Amino acid sequence: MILGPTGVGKSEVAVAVAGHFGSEIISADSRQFYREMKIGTAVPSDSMMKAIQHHFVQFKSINEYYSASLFERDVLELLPFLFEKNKLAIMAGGSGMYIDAVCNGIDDIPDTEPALREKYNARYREEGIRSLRAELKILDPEYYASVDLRNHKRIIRALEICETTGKPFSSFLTRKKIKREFRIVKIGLARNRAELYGLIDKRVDDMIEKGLEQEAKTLLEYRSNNALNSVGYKELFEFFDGRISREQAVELIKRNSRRYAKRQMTWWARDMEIKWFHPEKVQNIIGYIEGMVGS
RNA sequence: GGUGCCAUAGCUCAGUCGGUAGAGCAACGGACUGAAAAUCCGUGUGUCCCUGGUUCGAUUCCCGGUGGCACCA
Repeated sequence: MILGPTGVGKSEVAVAVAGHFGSEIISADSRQFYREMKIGTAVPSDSMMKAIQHHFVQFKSINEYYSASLFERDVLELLPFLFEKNKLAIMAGGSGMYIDAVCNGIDDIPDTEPALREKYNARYREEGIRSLRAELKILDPEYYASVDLRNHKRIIRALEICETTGKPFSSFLTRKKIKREFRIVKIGLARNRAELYGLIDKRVDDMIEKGLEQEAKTLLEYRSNNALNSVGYKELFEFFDGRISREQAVELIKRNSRRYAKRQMTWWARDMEIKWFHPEKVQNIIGYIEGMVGS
């Protein structure tokens, strides 16, 4: 598992490491899944994709539903085939919840109807969060006591499950880590803040040069789609609306990318299983992996 | 060269009738179980340009520097 904040250089390291071990790459990036979003998600280059087999890159349409749970299922289905070919599979990405779903498992919770979410979203818009809170307090007092009561997405999710199953959402949460059949070695990539932010800014400029604006324009009609609630697209939609200038949009993409990177780093800060490396220390990373798997 | 104005947080600036200072943006910290590049919560981070003077006390008033801007030469 190779993880790290956006722009740190995961793709390059993953390709180098996979090349060394003759492995294939599983992408764990919740936006590179979508084939319509190519420039703005900085998918690996054609030459990288050609050199190493990548999975879960550009394999879904933005109109398809996907989730951390489905990702867990799909990866667990694929892994046996990869292990037949090679003792190592390289997963690389920056989506913390998706990575954890594969590494630790995610509780089995029944599916819900999309219409249900729309119902609660409408209610949130019309009645506000207090109404949702009050209902959660009745249906799942335990979750009510621990959830962030100002975060409507968490509350709505819980209410959907309560209504669908007739049981409290919290009754599905075990918080148990599943022990996998395979060994997991977690490699974190880190740079100092100034260095990382410099690379992020530069990458945004590159994306603009490669035609991100045009890509966003073709996706404008799908803007209400969740996949497009993403850094690099939502800001350009604001520009198309005439709400901000093109220059402001570019600045906002940079700022929001920096904030995203910070949130990613916060997510991993507590995970003591991660061994951190500078992305340029590929030989050290390879050596560490060899030591851990005993080759 | 002369005159005037300015110098406070990373940036743009407000303010203190003398009691060591605040707003926007930026930044920083945190949470996270099927929307997660989402969503939500928290935090001023400061030689108030420098030296000397007046004062119990100066970022604030005064002298002199330094730097910037404007106008006149």
